[in-house]
Amino acid sequence: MPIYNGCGYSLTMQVIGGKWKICIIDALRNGPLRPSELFKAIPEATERVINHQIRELLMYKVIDRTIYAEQPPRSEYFITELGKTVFPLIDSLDDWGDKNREIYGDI
Amino acid sequence: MPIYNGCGYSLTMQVIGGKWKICIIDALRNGPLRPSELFKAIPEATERVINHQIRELLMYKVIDRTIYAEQPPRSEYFITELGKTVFPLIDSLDDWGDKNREIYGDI
DNA sequence: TCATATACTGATTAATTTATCAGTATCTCC
DNA sequence: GGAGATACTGATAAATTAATCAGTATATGA
Repeated sequence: MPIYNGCGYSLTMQVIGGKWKICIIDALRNGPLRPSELFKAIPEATERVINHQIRELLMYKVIDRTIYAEQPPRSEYFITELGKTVFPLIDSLDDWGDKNREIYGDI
Repeated sequence: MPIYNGCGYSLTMQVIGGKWKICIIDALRNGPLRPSELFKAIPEATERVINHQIRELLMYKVIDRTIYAEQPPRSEYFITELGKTVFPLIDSLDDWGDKNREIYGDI
């Protein structure tokens, strides 16, 4: 399986493996959000950084955006059908960490 | 869920998220291996780098080692019971990438 | 007209992660 | 004694990722 480069795992990691991507996906889980709302949802990261991660998630078709022809400009990001298929992955990873946290109490 | 820092996801990623960790875990999947065998199994990475990732996997108790009191020195790395619980995670991530690879044919 | 809000981006620096190179130490075999 | 195998580590360089700062542009309302 993993000759590493080109294996499924490394592709998946390329898609969801950025520092803030999971936060963005999670924030969009119960409905679309405008950029400003996303920034508020993730105050630990700067807007520039979140924008950068958004760009990648768009590129990988995990999220998409609706641009409204309004003024001031308005846009909304939302999870695509493809994006919804990563929910189980994220949940499994999150569960594993929660379940095993006490093992690492000393680290 | 993810306030990011301290969430289960980020802990899991700390544990299995290094560049070569999955290769090491995968190589040990059908039985213990000596360091030199691991190096052979992952020729893309240098020995020093693999050693470094091994150190972390040991620290996180994903793998363990048996040191034989022989000369020349012999040791073997193997997956712990905890380590075996990450197999399903790795498999899911690997499957997701394989299943969706064609979507990214243009990237 | 000036402050504010919207969405977004370029250039640069800082931090983290990987990689390279060279080194330690011990014992066997020729 | 010297070459080779074993396992492992320190110091540093390179590459990758993330963060900071400042900027674009458009339009509203005071």
